[in-house]
Amino acid sequence: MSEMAPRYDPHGVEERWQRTWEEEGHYNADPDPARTSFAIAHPPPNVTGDLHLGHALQLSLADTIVRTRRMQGYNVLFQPGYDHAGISTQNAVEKHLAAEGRSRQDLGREAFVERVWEWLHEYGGKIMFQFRRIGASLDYRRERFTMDDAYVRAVMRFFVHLYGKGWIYRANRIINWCPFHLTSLSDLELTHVDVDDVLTYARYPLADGDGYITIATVRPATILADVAVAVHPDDERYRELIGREVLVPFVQRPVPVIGDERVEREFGTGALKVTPGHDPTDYEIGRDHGLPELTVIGPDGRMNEDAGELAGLTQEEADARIVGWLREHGQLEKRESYRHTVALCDRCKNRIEPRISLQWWCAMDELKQPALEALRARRVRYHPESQHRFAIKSLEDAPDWNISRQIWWGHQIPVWYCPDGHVTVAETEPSACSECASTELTRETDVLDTWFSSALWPFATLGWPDDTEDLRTFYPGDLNTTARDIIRLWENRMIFSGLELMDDVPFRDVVIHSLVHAPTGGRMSKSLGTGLNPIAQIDAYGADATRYGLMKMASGQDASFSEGAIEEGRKLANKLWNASRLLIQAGVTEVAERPSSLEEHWILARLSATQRAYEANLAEFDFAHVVDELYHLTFDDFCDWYLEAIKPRLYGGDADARATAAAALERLLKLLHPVMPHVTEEIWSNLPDRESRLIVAPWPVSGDESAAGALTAVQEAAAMFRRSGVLARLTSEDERRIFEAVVKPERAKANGNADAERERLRKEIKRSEGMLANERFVANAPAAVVEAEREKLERYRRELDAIGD
RNA sequence: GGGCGCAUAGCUCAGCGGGAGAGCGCUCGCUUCACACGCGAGAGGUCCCUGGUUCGAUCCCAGGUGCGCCCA
Repeated sequence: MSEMAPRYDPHGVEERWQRTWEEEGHYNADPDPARTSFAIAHPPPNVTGDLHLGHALQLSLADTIVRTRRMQGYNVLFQPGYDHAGISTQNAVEKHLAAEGRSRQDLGREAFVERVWEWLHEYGGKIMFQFRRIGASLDYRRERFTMDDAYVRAVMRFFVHLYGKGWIYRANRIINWCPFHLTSLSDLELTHVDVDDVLTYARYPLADGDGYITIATVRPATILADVAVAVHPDDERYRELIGREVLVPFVQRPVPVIGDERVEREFGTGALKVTPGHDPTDYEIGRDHGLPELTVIGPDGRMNEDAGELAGLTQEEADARIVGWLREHGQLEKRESYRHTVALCDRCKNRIEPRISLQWWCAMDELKQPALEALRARRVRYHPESQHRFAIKSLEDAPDWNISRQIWWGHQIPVWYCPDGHVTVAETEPSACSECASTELTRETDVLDTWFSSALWPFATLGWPDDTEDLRTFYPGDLNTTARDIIRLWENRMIFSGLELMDDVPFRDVVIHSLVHAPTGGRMSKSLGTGLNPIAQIDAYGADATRYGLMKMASGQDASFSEGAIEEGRKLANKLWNASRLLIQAGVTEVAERPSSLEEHWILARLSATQRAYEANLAEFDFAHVVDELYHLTFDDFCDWYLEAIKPRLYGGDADARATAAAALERLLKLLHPVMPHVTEEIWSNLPDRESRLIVAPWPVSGDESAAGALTAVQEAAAMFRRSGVLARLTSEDERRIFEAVVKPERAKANGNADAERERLRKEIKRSEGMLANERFVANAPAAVVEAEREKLERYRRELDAIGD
């Protein structure tokens, strides 16, 4: 162990400790009535996914808290697992099949699902190995998957429970439809892009008499499904036409002109063609005005049978036909280029189709009330505060939840139909219809939205719906960490599900961490090519440095990715390594706090003060300041001052100094371990008398901080000497000794000169005198501020005096 | 269109009512018996603009400009 390399190399060291910690069971969580538990159910990543920077950041933050709590003696559960990620996984397997020239329809549902499982066994779950690589101390034995049999049972129970309460219903509504995957999508499964399109201006002649109304549309094909033309009721151009009828081009259908305030007067001509079957806003207008809902585009995105002679055409072909018709009939006013935003399916990049379709819904009105109360009463707190307000507002505004998807991979809805159309809802397959006892049952083909199962994560992973010891021990949990955009999709849903099924909130605090943007400033995303692989960072700098860097970037505000922050972490690891190398080479054989000198009392006080700051910052989830304080403690206090001051005694064979230095290093390692677990554990193992691991070492009891300012006079004297070569008068023998040891004035050359220092002090004195000469300042400023200024002035004068003229 | 947020050193960011800070980068000096992933010093800012409040504004208020994110 005296053969420590002069540079710390994390390669090999980190994997070794990751294996050791896990094998020795330090990550394990087991019920223990004697200890207070601390639980985090980590957000389950997509089972097919790779580690991205968001995961790495989330893990770094959560694991820092987890490791701190573990050292503080809590019974810690850090729960891992995966989400089955319905569309994403299905899409991945379909791509795989496509390479063989086959589709899922070729296989049929059962064989396809079988194929997904096979595929997952081969390719799924890689991400848990990447979680280990960043040092995340999850209890990997407890890995759960939302498609595990036990988990499926929980999901079925949840559905049946909600159905029994009358909160689940089936209805035709307009939803986001992917014409490739043939399913509804949630907002999160969309991306928005700007596209260059064409705005077509078409004339709709009045049915009874001369004149026409011109509307503008980017989708001429949907004209076939128009059921009205709407204008703003205050729009003088059209007001008088409200109540009359116009003829829809091509199909020559008479439809009413209606007035509605949702019409944007500034867009196009100010007149809106109303197509409830193919546009969300039109859908709402249509419902409010009692208009019919026509559909001319089918699930596959092509024109359907109701499009008459255009049936079977693609929308582009239909657009061309309609525009041609308008031109022939003199009803095409103009066409102009138009740039706007459209929604795409996040997976296949096909344009999503707003479409009316039969879906399962979960009514939110009653279900969300207890969650709203919990949020308002702050029984769950989002951090930062602005996100708490946003969470409440999101829940208040939450519309009924579309819980069905028309795909094959996922939790098939537990609803069975008999030939007479009776509905039977049961957790497991029923043998007969609950109404007519028919045994000819067919199961609903839709599956549940992935978030429907994720909503149960904090307790379904602990064995719910059974009453388990795990549940009693670890529910409710303490904390959840995630990104902003997940609040409405996941966090709020866990809260209302937990309250509904467990009668308690799933966690007390939700940390909404900042986002790390690409170095270029924009959003980080694989599809934009601005993604960044955290494993590459770990390979280059080590997991400790990566964790440190990510936490440094995770201040309250979103930040651009900065390689420099990770380099800073690497330097900190190396600095720690060398501090321990110094002690070991100096012959440390004992670890004990026996402080006798000024610098020893001072460093112990600094360690205590930093520990207190660490605990306070962690309580506020201010991670950037946590790591900032640790950096300065290590570089400035521990290495530059304490170790330099104590060196003569270390090399002079002073046993007390050596033992105390080792004890101080131990405390430093403990404070740093949650942020940089590997290098600290490695150093810890090199110290004398190692019988236990740092990962489970008791968190230090912070002691007396009164000596934290004890070196101020020496440090000021050093700064002045280094600037000017002027030696300040130090009052105590200790101070003079430390000054000699750290500054080494006999060897150091002054960089500046006395003249520059005199000049600097004269400027300060002039500024200070000016302030104190201002009567209004002296009269109005708080007495303490004025007094502080007077003291500063005196100090500058004393220092100037010491230099002499 | 609605909501949230940000503009501070070349870069990444702290600070948010009383003398402008850190890390990186840059310049200069150090083969100092742990570390050049080091040590010491230094240069470098109308704290986005315009008003207002105040004895005092980078910080509070109003308006403007530029940028980012979320939702429609």
